[in-house]
Amino acid sequence: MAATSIKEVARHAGVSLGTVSNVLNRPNTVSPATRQRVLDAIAALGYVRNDSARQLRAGQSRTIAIVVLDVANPFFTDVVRGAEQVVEEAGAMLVVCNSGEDGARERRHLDLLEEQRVRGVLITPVGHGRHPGLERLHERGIPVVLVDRGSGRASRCSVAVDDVLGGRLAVEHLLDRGHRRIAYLGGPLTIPQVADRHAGAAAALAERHPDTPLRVATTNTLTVAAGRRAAEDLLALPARQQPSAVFCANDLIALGVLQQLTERGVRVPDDMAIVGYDDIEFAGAAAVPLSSVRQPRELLGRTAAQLLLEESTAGAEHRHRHVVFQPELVVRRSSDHRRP
Amino acid sequence: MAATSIKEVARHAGVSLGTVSNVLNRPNTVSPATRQRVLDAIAALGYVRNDSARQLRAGQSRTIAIVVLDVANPFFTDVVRGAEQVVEEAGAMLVVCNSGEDGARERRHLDLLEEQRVRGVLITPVGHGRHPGLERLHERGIPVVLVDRGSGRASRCSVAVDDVLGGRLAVEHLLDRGHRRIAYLGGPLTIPQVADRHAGAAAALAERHPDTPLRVATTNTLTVAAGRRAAEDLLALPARQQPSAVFCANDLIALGVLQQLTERGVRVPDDMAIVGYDDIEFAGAAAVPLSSVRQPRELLGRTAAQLLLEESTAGAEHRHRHVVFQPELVVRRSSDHRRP
DNA sequence: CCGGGCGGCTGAAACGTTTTACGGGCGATA
DNA sequence: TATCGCCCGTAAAACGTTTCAGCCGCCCGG
Repeated sequence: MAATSIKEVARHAGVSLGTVSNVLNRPNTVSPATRQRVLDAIAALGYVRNDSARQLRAGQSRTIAIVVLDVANPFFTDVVRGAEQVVEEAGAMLVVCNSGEDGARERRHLDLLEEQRVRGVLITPVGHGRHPGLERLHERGIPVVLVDRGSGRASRCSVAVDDVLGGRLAVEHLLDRGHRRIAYLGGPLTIPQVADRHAGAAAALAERHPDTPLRVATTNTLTVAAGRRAAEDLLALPARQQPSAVFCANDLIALGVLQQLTERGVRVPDDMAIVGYDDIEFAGAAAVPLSSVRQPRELLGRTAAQLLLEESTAGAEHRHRHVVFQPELVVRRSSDHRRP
Repeated sequence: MAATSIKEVARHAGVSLGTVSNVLNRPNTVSPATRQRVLDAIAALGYVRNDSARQLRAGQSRTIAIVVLDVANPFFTDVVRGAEQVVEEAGAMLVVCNSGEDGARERRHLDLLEEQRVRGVLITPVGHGRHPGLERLHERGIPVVLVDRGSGRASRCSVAVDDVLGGRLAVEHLLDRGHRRIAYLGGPLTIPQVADRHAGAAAALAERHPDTPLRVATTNTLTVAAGRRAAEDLLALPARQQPSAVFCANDLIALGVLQQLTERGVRVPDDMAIVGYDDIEFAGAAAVPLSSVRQPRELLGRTAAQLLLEESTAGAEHRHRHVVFQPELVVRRSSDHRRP
């Protein structure tokens, strides 16, 4: 029962090993009568293919992995859903791994995935994305597609959104609304998305007000809780140094800031404007609907998966591509207030 | 390179196959000198274990799967995080599968997982949880733990929260606040959680007002979009039939309702009170902070994973357990208003 | 009537591990 | 010094597939 193998099926149907395998993999090379006999045997014995053996023979699995920074972040869940669609259509299986912004955990996951000889990996790496784990996958011939990360390297595909532009859009909007003391909240800056959004924001501010620096408050993670703490730090500043607007590295931070400010009686956007990033589903439903930079999340996931499948099938003649999408600013109430 | 096997390592180190395997699995049975030689060879060749072969030999994998109804629902992402902790501590790997409330997809996933001979499955099944897929896993000796679902069956473990009590808490609270025309929003009722919460709500109402029925509006899914549509339907009712309070099967529905009502100028809680379910992180950050029935989400995941690991190691002498947690009502502004 | 081709099936090899039975030294003990 | 264990290490079998070379019988054309 537990050990129903192709061999038992063969015996039960009175045929050879190879024939059963043919029924499974190339049904039309087997005569209808035999085929039926084998299928009956399979049903009678409750036989289920053993994927390990298949993989061992084939040298690779039908599994594709996606490694994200935070499974609980709605941005990534949407990316996952996009990827899922494409992967399942291709008859493969998507496994979701969570690095939790922790390099060591990411590393462990990649090691495990390499041991499993996965067919490919979609990843938003924790750091710069050059660590040996990724390189090794590449050397082994396992395709890797960077998600939400541009890549200078020609050696792999990537799918990204122009984060520098996103940062710029956010800050230009705030400047248009009359703000000048603007703070950027998020971190750690080792996360490239965080750094790029910062770069765009700083550039936009520098162009219009070369002498006004962009205040930066870094957080350890991109979560609601971190946002609350950051807001608290902001409120501790002397009044003169307090910004009139904050641009947050993602919506979770922004929602945390919003909650904390509201709790402390600071009015949004009158006393302080907020712009977030990602435009997750909950941004529009917030206490004060949140302005945010929208990214095409599902499209990001779908495209990444497509590139991966293409590379995995095309093999040597595959040409690496770098797809970059444009973000889009969605203005809602949290920043829709002209500064007097 | 791509095909570095244990055999090549052995040749390179000048030892036999078995010795390399011993170094990997029982390092202390091999002399330090030889061990070092083997380790050097491994490093030099960049050898990585082939998990397929391992599994094939072992007969089962080190992978544990969790099948959830919706990866994008914060309730499940928290359950996943809880399970993840436990599973990783045990040196196994957690793969997340998304059924999307779709029975066929759930079925496909279970088939694939069975082919992979996973070590166990945590699942919140789409329907009643008695379909042949789950039975088959059980017959094959693969442990299954039901998550967020009580189980009448003694044949497997389960971890759940008392949803009937949760429904009751919500409605009793609304009754205390002077409401009487109460509606229950959510669906489909084939999802046991949805049905149980409804049962508790209906019972609570019946006890206090035997002649007042609980109005029910069912949705197709438990998403924000479905909530918006449900609210729209509600508003289309003649004024006399409109409820003064709605209890929603989960927070996503509740947030959708809230958004739509706000958009249509209905004041919450003055014109209509709302109570959600799950108390997801975003509930407190909503336009009107949402009252909600809180469930111990991470604990649910952790406990489920623990039961699974226990069953998987204990084997025959394992006794199935059914853990039930108590929900807790969190009152926030969306229902904090005494009806005149 | 013979040779060739072909459809349908068989049998064995191979994938990379782990495990187990076994062998060859070597030190300790009598 | 001979014998017994003991420690290291070896070789081979087994796990369940897939694939490939080959075999058999049949039909068809010559």
